[in-house]
Amino acid sequence: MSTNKQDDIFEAAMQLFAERGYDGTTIPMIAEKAKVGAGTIYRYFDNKESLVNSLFIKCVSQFAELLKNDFPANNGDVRAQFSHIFYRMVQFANHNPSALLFIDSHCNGYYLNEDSINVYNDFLTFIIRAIEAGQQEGAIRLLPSDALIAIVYGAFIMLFKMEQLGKEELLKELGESCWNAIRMI
Amino acid sequence: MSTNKQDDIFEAAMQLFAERGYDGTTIPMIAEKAKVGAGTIYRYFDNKESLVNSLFIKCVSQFAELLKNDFPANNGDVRAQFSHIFYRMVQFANHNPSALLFIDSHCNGYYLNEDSINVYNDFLTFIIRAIEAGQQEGAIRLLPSDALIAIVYGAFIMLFKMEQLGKEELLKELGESCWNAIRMI
Amino acid sequence: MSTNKQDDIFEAAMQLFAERGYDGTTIPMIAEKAKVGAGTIYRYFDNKESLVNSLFIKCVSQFAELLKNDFPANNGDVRAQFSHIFYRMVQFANHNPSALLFIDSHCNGYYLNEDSINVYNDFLTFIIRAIEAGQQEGAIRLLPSDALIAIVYGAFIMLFKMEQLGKEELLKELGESCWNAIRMI
Amino acid sequence: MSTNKQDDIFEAAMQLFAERGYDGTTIPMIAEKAKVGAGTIYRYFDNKESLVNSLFIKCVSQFAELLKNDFPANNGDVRAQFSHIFYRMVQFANHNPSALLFIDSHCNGYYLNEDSINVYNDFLTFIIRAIEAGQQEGAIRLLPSDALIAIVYGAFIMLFKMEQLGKEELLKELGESCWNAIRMI
DNA sequence: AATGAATGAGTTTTCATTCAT
DNA sequence: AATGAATGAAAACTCATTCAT
Repeated sequence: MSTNKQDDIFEAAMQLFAERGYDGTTIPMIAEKAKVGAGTIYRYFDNKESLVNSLFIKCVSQFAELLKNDFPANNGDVRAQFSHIFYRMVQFANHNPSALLFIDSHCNGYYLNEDSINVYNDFLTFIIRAIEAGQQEGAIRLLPSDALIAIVYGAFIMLFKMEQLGKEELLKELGESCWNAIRMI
Repeated sequence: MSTNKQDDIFEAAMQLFAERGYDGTTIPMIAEKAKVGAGTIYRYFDNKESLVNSLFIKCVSQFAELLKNDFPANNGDVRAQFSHIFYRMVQFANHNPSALLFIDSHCNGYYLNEDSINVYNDFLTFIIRAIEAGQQEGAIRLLPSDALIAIVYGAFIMLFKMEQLGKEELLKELGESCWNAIRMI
Repeated sequence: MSTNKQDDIFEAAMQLFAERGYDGTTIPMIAEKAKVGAGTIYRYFDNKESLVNSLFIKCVSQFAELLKNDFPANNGDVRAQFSHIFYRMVQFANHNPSALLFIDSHCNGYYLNEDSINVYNDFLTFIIRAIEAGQQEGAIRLLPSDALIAIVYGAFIMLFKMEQLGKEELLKELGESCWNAIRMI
Repeated sequence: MSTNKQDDIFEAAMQLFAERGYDGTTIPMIAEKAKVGAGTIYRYFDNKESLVNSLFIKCVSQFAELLKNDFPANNGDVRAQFSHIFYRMVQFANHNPSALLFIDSHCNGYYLNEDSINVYNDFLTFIIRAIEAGQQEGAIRLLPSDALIAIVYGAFIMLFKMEQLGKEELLKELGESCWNAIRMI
């Protein structure tokens, strides 16, 4: 519990949205978990939809920033770039499990506004650019970038949901597998 | 629209649940889409929770049956078993896209009852058995079966959500990738 | 209490709005007075604002219709036209006291929509036309029609609010007074 | 904006109550308009009801004082007394338009307490006394004083609401009309 | 069997009021 | 004294469920 009520609300909402979904979470549930009055939530957010969008943008931005920071230059070491992305994803999953689940289960929600969608697409664009650069290097298979993302992220998120990500040796194997799945043969 | 109201309700509910989630879907929405009166739904199901559970069991059962039918015997051809499962999954995805999305987005719902959970676990158990048999044959890597499922199913479902599953050549590639990811090296 | 719930809601809302104003009247108050569930009100009206606007249009339309029906032709008898309007106003006040109070206290509400304002202005326009015709006949003083309306209606509505309208002899006097106030001298 | 916060609050509340009514005006609205914190209002008034009552008494008292000051003695010149009241009403309307609107739209409010009602009735009593004196002089028609007030005040306030009071010539005409309406014929 | 109008419990949201600063 | 963040009771509104037809 921080000294900042907005953060408390964000944290409570994130956990509840991740567990029960947007529509399955009520404002009183969030208020109780955040230990604030229900009315307080409306001092920080116009309404429930505004809350979920602010939270979505915040989470996606944090995720994106983590992946972008220290991203290896395009100097030919595509494998290093892949590792960077993969292990930062793991890091994010371990440090912000609710945030990852929240993003994953809400990224297609009918309640997302244009801003949220733009931030999410910007994030995807960053990954796609990296993939395309790798493909031009001849290091990554010439499949649609969507598909390559799906394969790596799909396996990763599913494993995370099954709570198998904590296991160190499995992680390394998964990294290997995923790289093998997308690398040029 | 069938001549069977219960099927109309199932179909409408499945599509709406898949698109908007359980809590984001209202009974009047389902009634309108199914072209029945809202009250009619209560002639076929005790309540909304009963409907989602019946539907879940129905969808999972259909999925399971499709995978189990003609499943290659444990005669050593683990690769054939993998292909069977993989292409039946693809078949199910193509013929019942909403059903697959519905299962995927509702399989951890707080509203699922014991029966639903059992049916789902039975289905998983069938896959796990197949994997373990494959591992005993020495054909599949000795990772936790959860993890192996996650890798294959995760990539598969993500690709499906990105609407990339229709592409024939991609499909074959994915099948290859997945097999490579789990097969004994 | 009618057999028509919408009418019951209209009637209850009209009385409460007339007594306590739009913002001082709650939906549960209306529901209780109309002997319907609170939710029922939302089957007939989108929201509270929609209710007050529908009611306003209904009341103004009834008032206008009463004044317009059998309105004496423009054949020179302006005094007869005045009497018609005046006594129809009295008739409306006696038969629909709440409706008159409601119109009077809500005709400048910030919640009125374009339709309501148009219906109200159409009604005023009818009166203004009659006044202008009377002025062209040389029977009515050449003051702004707004002012002439204000004098007659102002006195009338105030007397009504003071519950003095019932007294037969007073009524006649008021009619005289008002006619004298606006007639050409 | 004065240097006196209580006056700022009074002024802001008066304008808002006049425009939107008691229930349509929120404390934060008043605070913002008065440029004080919402909590500050509660240093000067116990609660919203106390504020509206204090304001009502203040406004009615000012109005009453203006009418009472220099009121011509009962020496037979009833016409002069009428003119005094009429033009002081006009003066009040021009100098304190919001105050007049506020009094007019709140004088029957369910939230008024005994004090407010007493002050208002005292004010009415002063007028009624003047009328009755005029009637005893034989200068004013023998109608109920309520009715006479209604005729004059009703026309006056309605004209004011229609923003026609500013016109000098109209004003004189209205004064004439009103006097004619109530004077003994 | 089928309907959809009606309901009220439960939701989102507002706002008078309090209180720590 | 003054503030405005925080609150929760009460408002507006929704929707699962019932029931008369």
